This record gives sequence, C-alpha cells and structure tokens, in this order.
Amino acid sequence: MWDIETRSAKGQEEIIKNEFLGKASFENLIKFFPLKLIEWFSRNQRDLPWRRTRDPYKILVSEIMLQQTNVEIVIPIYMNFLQKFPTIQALAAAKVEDVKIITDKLGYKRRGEFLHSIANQIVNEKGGRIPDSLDQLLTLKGIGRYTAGAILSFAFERSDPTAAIVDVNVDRVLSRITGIWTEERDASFIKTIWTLAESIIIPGKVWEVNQGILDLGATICVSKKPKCAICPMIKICEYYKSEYPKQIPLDSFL
DNA sequence: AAGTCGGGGCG
DNA sequence: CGCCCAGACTT
Repeated sequence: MWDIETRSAKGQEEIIKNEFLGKASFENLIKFFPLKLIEWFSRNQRDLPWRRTRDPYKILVSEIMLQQTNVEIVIPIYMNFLQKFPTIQALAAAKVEDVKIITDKLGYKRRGEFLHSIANQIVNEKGGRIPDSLDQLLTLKGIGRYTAGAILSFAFERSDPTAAIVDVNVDRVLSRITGIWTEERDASFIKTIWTLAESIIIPGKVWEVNQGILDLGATICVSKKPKCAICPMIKICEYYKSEYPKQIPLDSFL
C-alpha cells in the first residue's frame, strides 16, 4: 500500500513554494484523485491497440506516433506500421523512405526519421534492448520528457514504478482540478504540473494512473465543453466549483 | 523564451 | 475557416 505522507512531502513543498496552490487543495488531490481515477478507469477505459501489450518496442512506436496526434488517426497507421515492421530489428533494417511512407500521414514528418534512427541506435549500440531508464531514453532524438515517462510507465512498470507523464491532457486535468488553470504556460507553471503529476502516482500502479488520466482528459475533461456532469472528480474539482458554472450552462451537454 | 514542425477531424 | 491533438527540437 502507498503512503500518502511519504509520497506527498516532496511535491507539497514544491507547490507551496510556488504559491500556486493551497495546501488543502493539494491534499484533497492526492488523497482522492488517484484511487478514484483507477476505479473509474477500470470501468470506462478505451480499448486501444497499444494497451493490449507491454512490449517496449510497440509502446515506443505508439508514443512517438501519438505526439500531438489524435488517437483515432494513429490506430490504423500504428497497425499498418507494426505489420510492416514487427520488430525493432525489422525497423532498423528498413529504408527510411519506406518508414516515412507510412508515418508521414501523421504530420510532424520528422517522426518517421526519428523512429528509424532510434531503432538503429538501439540495435547497433544497445543490443536491440530499449532502455529502461529516464536518462537513457532522453538521449534518443524524438523522445522527450513525456514520451520517456510514457515508455517507462507503460512498458517498464517493473523497473520504474513511479514514472510520471505530462501532456496536454494531464496539464488540463490537473490544472483544472486544482484551480490553477490559466492561459499562460511558463516554465514555472509546467514545473508545477510535473510536480502534481508525480504526486498522484501510486507506486506499482503507474500504468493505470497514467493511462487513466489520459483517458479522463480525452473523454471527460476535454478542452471545450468538458463533461463535468459525468466526471468522477466533480466533488474535488476547483474548476467545476468556480469557472465552469459561469462559463457553460450545465445543461449544454445533457 | 520563442519559433517551427503538420495532417486530419470536428464544429 | 479556426481550433485542437498521448511534444520535441532548434535557435
């Protein structure tokens, strides 16, 4: 079982220092949010291809494809890609042009080159083993802090049971729920979000927590017209208590 | 800190 | 037509 005091100490200090977030709100968050989240997720999760595997290669491919790209667009391209390049060795041996033929349809066309280059690096320099540490993953071009965290928490939960992620969904969900949401996103704000994202992790349940918050952000706590009426977090959400009722009538989506 | 990369879905 | 999307890299 996880220990709230131990887990929160570091993050709480950080946040109070930043003067963004009240202590009560933060404690509410870490006590209620993670367990409620995985309970909700267990009943409402989307069935996505990359959730049916823990294969680091397949996870890596999916996460690079998902950067700034909608899930629905990625699915068919991801399936096609894995059929054509079923292993990291197959991808490394392929010609970049053949990789890009598939991946360019996603936009951000550098990602095809990144994928091919990453595969070659791993096959040639790391014995075909995808790294299971943050530092090692971050040396690969095309893998930033989010993608590294995603690979760790979705494929290497055993070696790193506490890896957090922050993408646009996590940002939106956590900033709304804690009431710190603004239009601006400077370095300090992003740092606070990362601290929150780390604070909600239940060690040993990173897969569920991180997948869960992505789903919450993608299906309930969406950017426009969030579905607060059916949100499992409605009881502790500062956004719902303040901004939301003023901006959008509750019945606008019912 | 700001600029750039991007196609596809949706209202 | 404008906005948004499981971000990262370069300057």
